[in-house]
Amino acid sequence: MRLATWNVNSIRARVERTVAFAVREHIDVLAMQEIKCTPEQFPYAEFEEAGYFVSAHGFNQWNGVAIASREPITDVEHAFPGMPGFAKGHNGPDAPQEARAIGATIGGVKVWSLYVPNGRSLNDPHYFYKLDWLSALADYTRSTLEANPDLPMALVGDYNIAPTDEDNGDPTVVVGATTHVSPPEREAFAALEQAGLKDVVRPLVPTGFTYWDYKQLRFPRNEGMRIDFILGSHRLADNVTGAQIHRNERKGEIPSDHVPVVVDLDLTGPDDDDRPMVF
DNA sequence: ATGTCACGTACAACGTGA
Repeated sequence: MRLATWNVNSIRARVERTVAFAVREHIDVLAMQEIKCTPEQFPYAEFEEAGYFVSAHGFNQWNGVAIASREPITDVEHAFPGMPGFAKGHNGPDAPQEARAIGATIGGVKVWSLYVPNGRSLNDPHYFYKLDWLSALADYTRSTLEANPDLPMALVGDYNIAPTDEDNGDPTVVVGATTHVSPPEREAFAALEQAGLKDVVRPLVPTGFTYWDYKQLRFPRNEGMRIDFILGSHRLADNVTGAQIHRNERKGEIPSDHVPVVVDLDLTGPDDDDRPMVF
């Protein structure tokens, strides 16, 4: 299975380019973030003509997540258990949820497409929402993998965190001054690893950014950030055979500000026992 | 110079979010 994640920054603005990439790179499962539309507005036809099923989740022009897959998508969820919501100046389990997570089972793999809240600034309610959201995601991960330690599970998407100093090349993003690099955010990311997940791209692609701001010639200057990740349970991580960050997708006509991150999984190995694997 | 985008509202230019 070839699995990809991509913050597309509006699927309606970029459907042609998105599908072309998926076809050209033989992507089996594409997790998208920031589709910026409702399911009713999603351009399904272009995906279906290319042989993909799609499950989309969105409430309005903000956020929105989706999964496209060559194999059927089952057991779709529109939030992970305990996912907090957000409204102006108000976050927590009683606030309305946003469209930032879609989960499904595909070919025996539990896949989550995640769009972690941005945080906006270090004293903004959105920042505390971001930390709460990540804490709840770690709780979900821990309890899921305690109940089923051998579950092949991928939590992929735009985490809006640069885990190391080398993951930030944007001179306006500074520890102590902005989001994405603050110690609490980095601790929240590390907690996901402590809950049983591994960054399955980093060992194969140790350097490189996944996002460059549109402003101030960030891409030509290569002043980007590494904030899009594919995190996997041990069962997933043990079966990765390749990984790529498709930097060239930041070039050309109307690019997203993010590029696709891809992993190849061989889930038909000797320790696969009796689990049905489609790919 | 938040020197760029995308979307909604409303039909021009601004507000919102990133």
